[in-house]
Amino acid sequence: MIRVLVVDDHQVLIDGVKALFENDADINIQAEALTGKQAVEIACSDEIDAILLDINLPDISGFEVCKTVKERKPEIKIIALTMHSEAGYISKMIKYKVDGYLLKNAGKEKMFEAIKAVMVGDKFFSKEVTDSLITGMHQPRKPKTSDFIQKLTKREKEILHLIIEEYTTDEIASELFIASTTVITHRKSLLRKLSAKNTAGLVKAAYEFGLLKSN
Amino acid sequence: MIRVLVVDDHQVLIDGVKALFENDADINIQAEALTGKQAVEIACSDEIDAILLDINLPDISGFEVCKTVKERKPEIKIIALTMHSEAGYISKMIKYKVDGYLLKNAGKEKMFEAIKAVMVGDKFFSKEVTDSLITGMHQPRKPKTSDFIQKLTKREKEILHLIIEEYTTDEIASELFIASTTVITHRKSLLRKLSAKNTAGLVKAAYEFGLLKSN
DNA sequence: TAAAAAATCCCCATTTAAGGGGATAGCCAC
DNA sequence: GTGGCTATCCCCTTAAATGGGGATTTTTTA
Repeated sequence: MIRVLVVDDHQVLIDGVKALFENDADINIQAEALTGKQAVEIACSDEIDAILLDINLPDISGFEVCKTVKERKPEIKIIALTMHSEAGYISKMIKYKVDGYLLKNAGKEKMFEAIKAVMVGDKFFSKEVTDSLITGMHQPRKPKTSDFIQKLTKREKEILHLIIEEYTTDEIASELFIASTTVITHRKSLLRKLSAKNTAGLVKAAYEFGLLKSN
Repeated sequence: MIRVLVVDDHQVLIDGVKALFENDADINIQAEALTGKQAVEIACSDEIDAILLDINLPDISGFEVCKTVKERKPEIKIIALTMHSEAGYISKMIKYKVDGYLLKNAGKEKMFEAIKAVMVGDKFFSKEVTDSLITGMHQPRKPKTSDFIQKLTKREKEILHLIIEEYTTDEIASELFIASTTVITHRKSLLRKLSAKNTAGLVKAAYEFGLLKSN
């Protein structure tokens, strides 16, 4: 019996998935979570084999959930649930070692296939998603502002702007009349929230997520 | 007499243009607008022959203004005013049937030339803009020092791409099967050529100079 | 072919960034 | 009035990047 955690901010989707596997012999929807933090908590404490994970969550991003869970419990398999419009994020998810991708409108068979595949260590990427990735690469990214940017606090945006202007941590501290340790803390938050690994990732995220237009 | 509408969110630029053509025999700055909506309104109601149009407007973008005006009054000629960093948008503007393209620091003669050209149905794209488009980069952001244009080598572009993808120096070295010291050398060249102070500046330059499209 | 440019490698040293913690005070909402 | 978030500050340690040199080989090009 494969014990699955379903994570999505819409209860209706969770209920739908639960209904699909209600009397399934192999797959049991053991737990559910509406937020990223809840998801991490459940994944780390409960006995979970796999996660069906939405990318857009109200608190922390699916990227971060994926990263955290894989760090603490690498044996847990993670399948991302995405919509077409998010297909551009796929490459990012791969970096965080997600095991599979599904479109949200995938049927039971598709989900079953995906879960079985990742449980034996395979990767599963639905054709629809990879198609979106390939075609999405040719057309310019839509300048719609991502949720990730909007989740940044005022101070964090301020600091991100200064980072882009090539200010070092110490220079930012002087500019804002705060301690450099505080700036370091904010930088850590930015890296976490934007799922970036370093300064280059922060600047990249700022451009691609449209920070420079909205603010 | 050619009746011109000047659109820019900075009053100072509008005033500058007005001053340039104050007593001109052929060109009359008939109207001005600080926002996109205002611009569309004036263009459609007043007697206007040509528009000098900024791309970055507070409400709707210059692209939208261009599109709307051309739909309603195709006989009005539109010349886009842009800064270097926006030169990559030229192809987009062409799609919206803009008639000309000028840098914001263009002088009176250049503007005069452009207006005259578009009024007889010609297109006018200032050399500086098309140069930026063709070579993909160029133009130091701080034109104070030498205006010697140094373009990046293939290897440098390659490494810059990997930096943007959040690779560290060591990871780049592994990826390209070269020593990390070599990557460091290339990074130094990139910092020098792009007048950047750090990694953030490299990523910023890549986005603003359009390096991501050429390669 | 000779000069220039590109690509490769290394040394030194210093500065900056990142990752792991933890802590306190204020503010707002439930 | 507790819980969550923001913003502030600190510790320690390691990783990564920068700045200054110098050097060789290959490739391009004038």
